[in-house]
Amino acid sequence: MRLSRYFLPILKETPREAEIVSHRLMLRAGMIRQQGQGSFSWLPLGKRVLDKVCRIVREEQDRAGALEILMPTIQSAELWRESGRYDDYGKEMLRIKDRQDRDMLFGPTNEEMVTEIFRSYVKSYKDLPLNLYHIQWKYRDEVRPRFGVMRSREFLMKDAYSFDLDYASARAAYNRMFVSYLRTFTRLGLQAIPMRADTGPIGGDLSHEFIILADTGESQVFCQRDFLSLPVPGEDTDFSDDAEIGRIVKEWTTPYAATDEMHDEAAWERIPEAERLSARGIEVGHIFHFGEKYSKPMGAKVAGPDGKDHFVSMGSYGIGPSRLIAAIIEASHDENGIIWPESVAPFDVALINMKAGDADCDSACDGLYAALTAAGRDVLYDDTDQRPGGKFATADLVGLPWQVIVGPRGAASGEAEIKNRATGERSTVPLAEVAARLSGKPA
RNA sequence: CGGAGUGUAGCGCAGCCUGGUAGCGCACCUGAUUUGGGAUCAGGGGGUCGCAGGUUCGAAUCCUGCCACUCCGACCA
Repeated sequence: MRLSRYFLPILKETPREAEIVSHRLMLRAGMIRQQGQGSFSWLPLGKRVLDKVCRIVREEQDRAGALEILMPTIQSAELWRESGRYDDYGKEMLRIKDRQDRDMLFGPTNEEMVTEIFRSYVKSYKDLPLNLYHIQWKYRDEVRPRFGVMRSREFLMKDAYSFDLDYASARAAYNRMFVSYLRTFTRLGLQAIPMRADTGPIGGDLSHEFIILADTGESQVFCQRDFLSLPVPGEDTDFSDDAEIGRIVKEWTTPYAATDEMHDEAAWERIPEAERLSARGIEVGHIFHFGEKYSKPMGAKVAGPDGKDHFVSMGSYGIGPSRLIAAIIEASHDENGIIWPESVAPFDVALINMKAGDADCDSACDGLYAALTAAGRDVLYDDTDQRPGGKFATADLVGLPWQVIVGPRGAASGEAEIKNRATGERSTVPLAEVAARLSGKPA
């Protein structure tokens, strides 16, 4: 993509309303535009990151055996009356009426709707386990939206819902999502720690929040340092092996970890001082097992091997991709701007033509652009006539993993400078070798 | 919802106290000179001063009401 043809509204100064670093950098890098309190448009650069995050989330959901669907954002109040949550959910739910004066709502979550789909079709235990997920906009009329897309009213959420015959298999389904989440966050360049959590309005008796440590986090968290060195399950993880998945979950739930509201001071005191890690955290995922909370009132049951009907045992599993992006930036930036993990960077390479309009520079850069693109890299090619200082500042702000810099000197000597955004390392490489040097697939 | 604060050009701000018809920096447009870390010069465009009332000969400025946004608390992906 040529920068001269792209829509990248960089801000030199920080808009006053942005208090935390991710919000500031997202606005300054032209990723988002605030449209109202807790409501954002995603501009081209931000949309690219959002798509990349969703792709990884999707791949790991699929790997764990979940099936993607897509449910509407607007729901009928009827379903919510069946579960009893129409009255219970409170003011966070945005209630609206259609032209027939029927009660509708903008979905804050989809337990009711997915249960309705399930009960309409699935009648036998032989069709279980089943896990359906979608990635869809949610609306929660938050008491206090803040921190940009970290806590917005309208936000993107991946929500998965599992259906099983009994507790043991529901627990296995829970474990699969647990392990899937470990993999997902690692691929996004984040170190996430699962913590026992409160179930809130979703309900249920078993729940974990996945927390990443960051000074600007909204919650106070307590955990053992052991988490920082636990091995993350690899690509070859066998999600059909309940015992192995269970073992991984056990490993990841044995050290102490709790959020503020679940914190057990006595247990905490028993941990050696040097082992304790008390920090701020950002919740990036939340999983629940709630058994028959919805299947019972909504009549979602299947025939078991005993020939009798059983209410299915359910769980739900959420990740907020839009929030994740803010979390990634909170965890990965410096004073000059964002530092994207390769897996979610909006482009792989910033190609900087330091003197656009100079015939030699242009031809060297055009050649590199073609070669890098042919090598499969997404390139943002700064072919504008801005001065070099501004170009470097923009490149650092946008934070692509690699910068390839060519000026008149390089064009003359047939060399480009390659800079790694994360480490700051620079090297000088012959033009002909640049594409090969950067052709490795992102992790 | 309670507490605090802010609304003046796309962004950041001054002007308000002490009323006299709007200004600075950046950004943008034109031209020239420039180009290895946010250029220089010359010219130019853009504002219902958040909205509505009121006081006054006259309101960005004083008064009243409303709205929006931000921060602190209860809620949450």
